[in-house]
Amino acid sequence: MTVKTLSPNLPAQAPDSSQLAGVHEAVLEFEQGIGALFGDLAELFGNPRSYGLIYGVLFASREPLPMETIAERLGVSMGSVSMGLRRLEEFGAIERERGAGRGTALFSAKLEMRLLVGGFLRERVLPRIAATGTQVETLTSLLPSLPPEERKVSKQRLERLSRWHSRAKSILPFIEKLLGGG
Amino acid sequence: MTVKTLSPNLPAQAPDSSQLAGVHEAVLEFEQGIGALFGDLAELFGNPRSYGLIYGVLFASREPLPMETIAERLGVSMGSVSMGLRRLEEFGAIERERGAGRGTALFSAKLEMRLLVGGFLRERVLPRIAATGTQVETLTSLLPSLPPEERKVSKQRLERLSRWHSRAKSILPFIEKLLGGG
DNA sequence: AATTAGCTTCATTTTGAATTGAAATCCTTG
DNA sequence: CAAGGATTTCAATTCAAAATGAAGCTAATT
Repeated sequence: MTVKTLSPNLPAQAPDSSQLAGVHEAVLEFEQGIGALFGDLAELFGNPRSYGLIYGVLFASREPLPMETIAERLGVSMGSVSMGLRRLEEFGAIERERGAGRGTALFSAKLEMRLLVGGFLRERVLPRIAATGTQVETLTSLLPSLPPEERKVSKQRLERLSRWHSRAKSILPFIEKLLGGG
Repeated sequence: MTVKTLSPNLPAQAPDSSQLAGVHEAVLEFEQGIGALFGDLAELFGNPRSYGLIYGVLFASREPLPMETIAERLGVSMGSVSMGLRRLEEFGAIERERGAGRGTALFSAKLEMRLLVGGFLRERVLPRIAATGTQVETLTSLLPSLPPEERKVSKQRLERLSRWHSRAKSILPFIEKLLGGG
């Protein structure tokens, strides 16, 4: 008994698994399994679970889906899905088709993991690594104001940090390549 | 005016930066900077920020520190620090000395990034990757119950996932080695 | 150019993860 | 081996991040 409200956003309870928009039940179960898998992965690396869920639904789907369907299947609001889709698009992990002669846009997952991993590295990790560089510099400028007995050790620690930072930066593209394959 | 309460846990407001336990101010600033850096990194990869902060304080410190000092410096409860230290110990990122003839244990950071990265991979990533394997299997067993027109595409998607999974698994030690260096 | 459906935005609300803190437990040493 | 301090535990609380949803905007369609 999917209650179709008149409000602009569906409040959407639990994704009523039995007969949602007339889709075979096992299909929904499969979809949800894939969703959970990507949801867990997203969470593991500090991304909102919902991004993973959305990508999962698209990854499982045989054809491109409109926003509304995604919201229905996951039982989340359109606002949420809109935000998630935008982020995933920025990551380069999904594609948006604004088909001419159709009001609604359709979304599909780019299936290559390389894109998903790459997007994460580019959008989240790289900026953070850059920030780390700045932080190390700031801390270095603090060294002279430290009491003499601290200075030597602190300098050593910063050097270690700095070395690791350079290394991490230079190795990222490599990691991307490694994890892209499969 | 550090108010020393009698309660078993210090409520500890903001870490009163000026004169905490008679330590030079710049030292605290340095320590906090390192703490922030590791805190941000922890957060980035889905770990509680406080773990990073704790590791940071130890990484910055010239000498091993007792739990109470860490709690004071960060302005967090002993309970928090206790939990954080335990997790970091499990990660293999810090060391606990139960010196004989001393009531309180002392903690120090293991400075090699390899250990921190390795701990994260071993304790958080590996279990998750294993779980992914199980999930893929479960989903595979679902294939026969899918309607015929879905079956082929779903199978392809699962195969892709499965290939990526194997690859990720076999590549982890390699990544650990790469990021360990610096 | 007006209408309307589709989508985005963002102030508010919700939710779940992190933190607290006091009780329970474990260690030390007198 | 008792007492007291150090540490851990975990139910209750706090708080930040995520989700909601209604208002506002944009882009189709007529």
